[in-house]
Amino acid sequence: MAKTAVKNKVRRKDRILDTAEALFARMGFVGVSMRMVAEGAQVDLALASYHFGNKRGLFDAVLARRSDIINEKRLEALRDCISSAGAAGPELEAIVDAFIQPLLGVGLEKDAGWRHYMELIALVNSSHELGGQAMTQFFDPLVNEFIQALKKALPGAAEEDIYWSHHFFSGALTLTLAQTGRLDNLSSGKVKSNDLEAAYRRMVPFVTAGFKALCKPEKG
Amino acid sequence: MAKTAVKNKVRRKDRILDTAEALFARMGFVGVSMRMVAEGAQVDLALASYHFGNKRGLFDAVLARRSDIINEKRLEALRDCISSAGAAGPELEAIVDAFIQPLLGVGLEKDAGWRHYMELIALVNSSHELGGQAMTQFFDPLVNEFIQALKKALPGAAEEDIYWSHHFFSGALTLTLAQTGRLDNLSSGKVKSNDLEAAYRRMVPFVTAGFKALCKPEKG
DNA sequence: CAAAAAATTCAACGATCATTGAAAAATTGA
DNA sequence: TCAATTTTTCAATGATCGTTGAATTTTTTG
Repeated sequence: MAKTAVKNKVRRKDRILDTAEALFARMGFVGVSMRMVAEGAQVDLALASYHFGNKRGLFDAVLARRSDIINEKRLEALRDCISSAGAAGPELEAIVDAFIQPLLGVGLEKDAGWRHYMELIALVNSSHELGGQAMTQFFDPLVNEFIQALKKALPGAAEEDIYWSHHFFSGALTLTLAQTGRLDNLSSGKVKSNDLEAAYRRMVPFVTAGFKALCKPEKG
Repeated sequence: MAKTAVKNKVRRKDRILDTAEALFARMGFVGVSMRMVAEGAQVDLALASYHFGNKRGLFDAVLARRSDIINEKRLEALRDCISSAGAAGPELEAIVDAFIQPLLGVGLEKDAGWRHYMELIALVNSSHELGGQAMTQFFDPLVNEFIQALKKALPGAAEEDIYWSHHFFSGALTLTLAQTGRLDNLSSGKVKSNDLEAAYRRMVPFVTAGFKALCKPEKG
């Protein structure tokens, strides 16, 4: 019975991570207690501390669990669009697409885990205290790769304009990932903020046009 | 001594609001304790509960205090750009400008209060639990006015495209208001995320181009 | 000035929090 | 199977939480 035993071992740890992921995404770090996690995962209160050291360790473990996977997907998408482009480099639109398609893609999976993770990323990205370390650690390396690609696709543009454009892009993406449902209210139900397919289809042209309008070649 | 007495009375209440505003903006609703507020405002612990009922009442009071002021400014900016335009209505760019200029304008004041308030709005806007009620109550009426103006400036565009465009716009604006400093890290200090003037100058053309690219007249 | 009202302080309530050491159970390795 | 290791449970710790009723002070009102 070694196999099922191992299974059960892992199940508890993963159940804690799944529960914590969903709770942290909805209520933030301080809004979630270890007791909520334990109850949701149906394990003893002390078990999460045993496995992850403390509450912050649990939070970091939740972030880390999927960051490698999604970052690899996004990096692969970027490399694909670079390698399939000519010597002049990929088009701006292809870069923008590679940046968001993997993210919104995993959100369409049946498993709610990735959706919770996206909401969590959105929450962390617009947080002062959590965002500083976590985003830098888990996502900045990837973002820098994209910035490099953007610089090539926007020759002659001022560096500041590219960074600001990316910032606006990041904000639009973040609010979409958050899926707060406010868009539903505002549109009286005509638009569903959890329709990631619709969001993806529209964000690419919107952002691409924004980049092109702002990041024009400098005069000189 | 009635005058200074009244002054002191108001001072305590406002000191509580100022302190709570700064703390809530940085650490969120659950991240702030009544004791932190009391200590920061240098008042007794029980005083905030006396004035505002409970913690949630204090939070709502913080939100409400400046919402009327800023909403009036933004509405006035919208009406100005409408009245100064011809019969065809204002240009898209003027509407976008009216939407954000008052917000980023107050952020430039010497008093840090408005800056904290902006950060708080950003936090609330990307929060599930707080956002639902608070944003609807304090900001949705204004947003609907802008949506109406946008519809006129984008004749023939699909309603869904306008709502999604506004959503991306709102995300870009929100992350900028948050001033998390992540942009500073990413650009190695070349761009300052608290440079609201620079943000404003770039957000208008970026967002305007996004709207124009996405909200084209429907075929039919 | 005296009474009424509002503002402020004080002390304490029960509840919940994260963490931990030790005991117990389950799993692994030989 | 038996010892070693890991996992899980149990019980309790001290700290902090929001709220409140009563007492006290300050301000307003007549």
